Amino acid sequence: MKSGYTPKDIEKKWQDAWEEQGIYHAQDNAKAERFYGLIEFPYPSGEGLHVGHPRSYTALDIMTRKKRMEGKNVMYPIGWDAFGLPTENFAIKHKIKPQDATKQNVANFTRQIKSLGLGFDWSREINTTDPKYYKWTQWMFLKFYGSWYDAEKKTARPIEELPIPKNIESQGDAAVATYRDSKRMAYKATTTINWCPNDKIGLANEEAQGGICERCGGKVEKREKAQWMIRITAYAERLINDLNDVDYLDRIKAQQINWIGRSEGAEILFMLSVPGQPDGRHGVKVFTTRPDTIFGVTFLVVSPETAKSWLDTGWNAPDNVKEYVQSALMRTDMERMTEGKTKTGVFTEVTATNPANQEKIPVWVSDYVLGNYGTGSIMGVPAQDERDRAFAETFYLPISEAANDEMAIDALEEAGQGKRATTYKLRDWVFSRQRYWGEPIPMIICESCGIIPVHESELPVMLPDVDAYEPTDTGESPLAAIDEWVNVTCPSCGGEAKRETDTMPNWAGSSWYFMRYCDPKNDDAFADPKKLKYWMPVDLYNGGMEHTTLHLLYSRFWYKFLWDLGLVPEECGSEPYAKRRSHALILGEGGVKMSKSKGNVVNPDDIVGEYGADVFRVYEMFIGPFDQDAPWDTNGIEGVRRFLEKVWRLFDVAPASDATLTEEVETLLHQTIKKVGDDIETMNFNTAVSTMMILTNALTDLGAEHISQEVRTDLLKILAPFAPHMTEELWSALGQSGSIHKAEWPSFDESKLQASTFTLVVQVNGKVRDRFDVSSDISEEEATKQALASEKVQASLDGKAPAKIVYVKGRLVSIST
RNA sequence: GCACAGGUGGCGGAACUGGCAUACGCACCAGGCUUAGAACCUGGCGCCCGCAAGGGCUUGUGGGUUCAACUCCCACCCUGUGCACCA
Repeated sequence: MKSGYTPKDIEKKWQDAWEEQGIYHAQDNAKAERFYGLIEFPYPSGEGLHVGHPRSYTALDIMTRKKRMEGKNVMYPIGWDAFGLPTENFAIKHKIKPQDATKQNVANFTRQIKSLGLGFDWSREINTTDPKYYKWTQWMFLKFYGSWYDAEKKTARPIEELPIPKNIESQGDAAVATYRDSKRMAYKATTTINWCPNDKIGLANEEAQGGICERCGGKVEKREKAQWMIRITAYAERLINDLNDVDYLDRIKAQQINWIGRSEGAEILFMLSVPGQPDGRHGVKVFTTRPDTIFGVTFLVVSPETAKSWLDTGWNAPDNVKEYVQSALMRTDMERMTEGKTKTGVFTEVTATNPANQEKIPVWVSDYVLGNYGTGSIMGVPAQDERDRAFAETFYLPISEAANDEMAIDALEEAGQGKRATTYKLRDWVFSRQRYWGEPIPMIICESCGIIPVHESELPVMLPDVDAYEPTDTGESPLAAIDEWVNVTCPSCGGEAKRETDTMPNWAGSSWYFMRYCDPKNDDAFADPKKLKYWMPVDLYNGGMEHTTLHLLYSRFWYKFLWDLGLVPEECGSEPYAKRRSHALILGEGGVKMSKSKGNVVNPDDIVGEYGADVFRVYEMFIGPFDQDAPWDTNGIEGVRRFLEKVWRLFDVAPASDATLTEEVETLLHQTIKKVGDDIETMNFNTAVSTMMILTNALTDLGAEHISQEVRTDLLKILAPFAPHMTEELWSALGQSGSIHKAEWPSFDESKLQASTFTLVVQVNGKVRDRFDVSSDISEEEATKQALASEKVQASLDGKAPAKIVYVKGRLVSIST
């Protein structure tokens, strides 16, 4: 028979037993309805597991355990998102290879995660740095390269199907190739990139917000570099519209929509007069969301980028304009930010004609107009727009209060000087990293043939196993220095050629991992379509709010692309995740963020060592609402430990042969089964735990010997997803066969949710004056009669006659005078 | 500035569809057990007045609707998060 509650003695035992029996293995060919629960696979850092990780893992563990007990075929997989900068830096610092650092860190994370008793299907474990995995990441890159986006049909298509305009075709093969390259979903472009001099790496716009490197917090510089880009902007509209078809938290949807930033407006063409050139030869298009304000336009402003392109095509601008453009383009975002919103700019000596009223207006260049948004030029309407007003006031430009004209856009469209247009803030995805520890981009650059993709049969392009992989100051990838890897023969002409030395960002591997789980060992395809058809889309995906605008957007895009090409079965639908929820942070004691420097980091190993995994799990669920930040509280863990020990003690005494429940406790039991079940579905884990505490307190008061076997098993079953080890132990001590985690989830009896009596509350003029127990089927008349008969009620009525009496069934009588 | 979330005891928080505000847990106080401590058990615990019985007040602020408001409506204040010169 069992003794005191000592987690150490039971947890490891059951973890081994579950693994041996494979009770958490998902079946690919099951007849049963599937449930695919997904957590964001962790980045195995050198820091080890944070107490924040298990908050999400335990939550979905509870949900998937319940689904399993309800007879669903559950997949709850785990893997490693292991490419990336922190590991590379960790390896450099410790003078080891990133491969070895990853191996170490994965082993440590595995040990930590396994100690929590989570029901992951380890047989599906994946790792993005495994060549068998990244082979397919590279393969998908080749698909991007080999595709274009058909904006009319709103789908990606093979590049071979791209229609070539007649005038291009007539210019010969080279022109056709250039045209194709300009339409590919993956393309190379020289752009100004965000360069972090500290990490020696190019960053995506998303990673360099506010001119600050997301990784190290240092200032970001600008550099010109040829980069691989992925045309995510082609999917901007679908990425917004398809949010209607999925169940995401509203704030997640809002953030994605905000990030993509759709603006409806118009592009309007202004003709220019350039000094020294005949009129009518040049024009500039502006983007505006307010074409109706065109009569209030008093100037135009072009971005430094637009001005630069004019200069490049022979514009003989005044020297001060050239100087302004040059210095504006050199400035980093950081410098622009610190200058605040003070407007700078110069007059270009170019004038424009307002197409609506033929007025001549000056054209200025200023860096408050962004080169990469809209058309890169704007019309200044100082009476309507705050920024234009500030600019006008700074440079003493006129402000016109002309009336708006709703019909202006129609007139402009008719005159061919404007058209309705939609713009997005979303930019194409900078896909190159000048780093070692990432998937090599499978391309070969030949001086005579240009860019040639590595043939699919040659994949994976393996990362060379070398000792020196430190980043360079030149901005080139460390791979460039490895001659025996870089130098290859051109697959097209057989001449000398070099490999592309950029690697992919670590968002690449994480953009499709949820599909690999469906078929993790397949060497012939990234996943068998039949298995994808069974498992996709993911039923529930939980992760952090910090991934709402990056990972979530990238992976939705990536999936849609594969779906467009028919590589994901059509039946799976165009969205990868049916439902998305987010957990919040666990803060340090006192409500500040946990950090090494503050010394308030809680290590899960310590908690599991001291209290056991079950206490740790239940505590993390009880800590507060799942979607709200909560501070760690050591005293709170003690409370949970007491709760589990209380449950344990209920099983110290065997039920008496005549164990019967009072009606009160029986009602409570059924209410608890219902509420715990509902709360798990709605992710209100904190109230699920408190409900079970209430039941446990009531059963304790009743006395263990009065608790029947049925009640005991029901309590254990609803607690099992939360505290899997101790419930399994008690289950086997009760003499039950099989695992409790394969047992059937208990049902409640609708008729037993309501007790035969309830406490009737009597209010007089809105204040509670009396309460007493009455039968549940009491009539309105009887309830009212008894209420009025109450001495306390009579006392508060003080002789006044009731003017109105309201009866609420099962609750109260409200009397007003 | 825009978007989103939130504001309830000493603390974390609960409250169905408008129906007993403060469940559950923590901390604290008193008592029991103990040589002692830990653990455990019992009781108390929103605020104010009162020895008590009892009374009054209370969900960020101010108003409104209602027999009845943490919940609905209007105006405002504060905190947090994300985006931000996006035309």
